[in-house]
Amino acid sequence: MPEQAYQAPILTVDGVILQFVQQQLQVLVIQRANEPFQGMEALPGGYIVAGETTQFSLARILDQKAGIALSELRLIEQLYTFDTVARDPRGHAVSVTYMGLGTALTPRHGDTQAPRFVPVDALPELAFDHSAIIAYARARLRNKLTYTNAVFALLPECFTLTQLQDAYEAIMGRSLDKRNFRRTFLSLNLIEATPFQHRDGAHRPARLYRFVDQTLVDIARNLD
Amino acid sequence: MPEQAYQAPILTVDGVILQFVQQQLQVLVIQRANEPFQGMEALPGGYIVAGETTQFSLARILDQKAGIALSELRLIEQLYTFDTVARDPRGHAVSVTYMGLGTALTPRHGDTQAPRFVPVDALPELAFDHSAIIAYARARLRNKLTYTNAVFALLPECFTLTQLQDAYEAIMGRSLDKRNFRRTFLSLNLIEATPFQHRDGAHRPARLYRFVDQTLVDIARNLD
DNA sequence: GCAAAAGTGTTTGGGATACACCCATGC
DNA sequence: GCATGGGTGTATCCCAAACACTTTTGC
Repeated sequence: MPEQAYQAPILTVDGVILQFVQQQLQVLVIQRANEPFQGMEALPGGYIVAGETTQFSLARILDQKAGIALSELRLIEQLYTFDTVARDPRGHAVSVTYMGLGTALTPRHGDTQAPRFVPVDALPELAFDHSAIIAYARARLRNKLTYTNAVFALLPECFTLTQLQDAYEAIMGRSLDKRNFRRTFLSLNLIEATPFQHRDGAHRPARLYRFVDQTLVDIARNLD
Repeated sequence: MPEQAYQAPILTVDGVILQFVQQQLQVLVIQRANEPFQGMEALPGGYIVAGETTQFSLARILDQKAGIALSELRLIEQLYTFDTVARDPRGHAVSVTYMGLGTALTPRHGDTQAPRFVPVDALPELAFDHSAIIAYARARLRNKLTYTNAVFALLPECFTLTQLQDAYEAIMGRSLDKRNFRRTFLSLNLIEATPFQHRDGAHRPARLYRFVDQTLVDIARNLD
């Protein structure tokens, strides 16, 4: 193994930061400050520095470029490492990608790069292969919902069963039977009723529920 | 984005090459030629060069260090990127890892690094975090067997149902009911009977089957 | 004929699916 | 009183699980 410098690809990290707002799954994008793709929107990402784990680099970049602290995310997971030679016109760049899920995230404006959340079903054209990375994240999330409690990270601490079902439907991309969904989900004992109710308009108030575990838990039965 | 050199982690690739022989899942290891961990066994791996995809780098390294061509593998899949700062005592090294599955692989000796296949249940102590990488690969493979036809890559083209079940049992780590396994697997239409039989000893010969698809296919029902 | 592996059916319980009406509230 | 979303039960079907004996061969 050589001690001398060798010609290595650039190592970067990109984050797919998702939240669920107004019955829509939304992803965080920023505006690129430099070439290539200057002015175009892209996933937040940047260089990895030696001594930083990729996740730590992501934390630094998210804070700098979007004003979001990694600790605000409720679930973070490495997705895939994208490495095709042509993905960056400047030269070979290998990108380790992460998916982060949160609730009510608010990007800070100011010296950041015009961060905003856009619905995943109405993405603008994005720089690099970032559209493909988002598609990969969506597929992963869709799968994870069927065998884990991962939705917890997209919902507020207290939520109604309708909100929960809306999140599933938005991510799965299809509608689910209300009675079956409720019966099945409640039987998993992942959530518990709270004494609180949610009132919003001229109709019966909804009971609020809470996840028993706020960490990722695998479940046996499937919810598809 | 800076043009000047920045202090980046080293980028490497490591491969978990698996095959199924004599009712055992086996993994390819080589002996390390240099420090650190000189003489200790490790997964085949090495540096990624700019302009090479990580998978291409793995192909080069596998050929050099173990005399195995990547094209001999019947399934290759990226696993995870390991990036903890302390995993390499020489300095921060980020490793993109792959799992490769094959049948009847024979490492070439000579100028290679003493490559051999060892049963995953009887691993020697390995360099770096390679034991953890193998554990990760095994977990991934276990999952994949329940929702894809991935076993095809570990079996010869023609195989008996008992061989198939043995592979499942070795990877799942538990025994399965023979009648249920056969009925369920056959009903998936992933395999078809061939006109051939396998004879080996003083007992009834076994029918040989073949996978209809030699590429990865997702299946709906589960085989756990 | 005997040892050794191949091959084969049925029963039962539980989860998945399909489906329509009453309830509580605000105005 | 009416519009709006919240909440609830049953019947059917199919899959998963459990389980033991007969068949074919080599010696």
